[in-house]
Amino acid sequence: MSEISERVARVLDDPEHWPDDPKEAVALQRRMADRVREEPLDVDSVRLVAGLDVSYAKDNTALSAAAVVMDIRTMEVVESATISSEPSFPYISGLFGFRESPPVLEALGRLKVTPDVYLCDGFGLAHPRRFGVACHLGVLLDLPVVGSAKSVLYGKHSVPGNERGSWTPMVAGRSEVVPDSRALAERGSEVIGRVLRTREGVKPVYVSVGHRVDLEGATELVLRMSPKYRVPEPVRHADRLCGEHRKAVLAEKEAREAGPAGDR
DNA sequence: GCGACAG
DNA sequence: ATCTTGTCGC
Repeated sequence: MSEISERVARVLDDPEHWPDDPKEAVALQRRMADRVREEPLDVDSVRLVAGLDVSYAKDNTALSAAAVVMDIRTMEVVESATISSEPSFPYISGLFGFRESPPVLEALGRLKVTPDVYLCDGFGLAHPRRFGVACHLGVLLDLPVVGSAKSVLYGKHSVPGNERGSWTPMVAGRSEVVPDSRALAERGSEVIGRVLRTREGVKPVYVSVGHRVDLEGATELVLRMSPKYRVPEPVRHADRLCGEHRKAVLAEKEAREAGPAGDR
């Protein structure tokens, strides 16, 4: 059993981590948020990057999760893992980690290789309680995690320039687009993430620290892993994979229910 | 109280 | 997130 599998099993088996009441979940978030640490991330020393994502059925009765590991130098997929399960926590904006972490952890537990850093589809510190899903996974595993989201939940920001690589800071506060968030950041407002243009002329992504990375390194990693498309490649691959996996599982189930005795 | 609300 | 057809642009 790999190192990551052991950590995953330990975390999933501990009922303390999985409240079923949203009220409890918020209290747990506040406690866990104190354990988030920021560390320098040297992107040049990174080799394997894991992208994580979950796909849900419309009726909310099934889900699939995927972890895709890519080599940052060749941009080739090194390994991927998928699982299927059922949602164990409702979708509540702000409590995303409780819904998304269990399936993601299960997928991670199936990996043979050990990624250097993890990229997830959602926020880290750019969260009302500074505890988005990237922080959640990071703290549970005590591993480096970066959050990269496609829309905003919380924070003030201005619009970055149109060129790839251009970015503006996100600062704490109710979600709002402001004329100049750099000025706010310079006046000492809490910086919680960055709005990053990964592709010229295309809507930016929202990058934030999950755990054991810094914002500069997180930004560089997301930009490097998005050479062609808006969403970082490992997350794009994970997104496609878990979507396909969920449909395959559904097709299997329907075939089973249509003719369990075999129709021939 | 009201609106907003990652995936 | 999911469901879903066509359509606009490089």
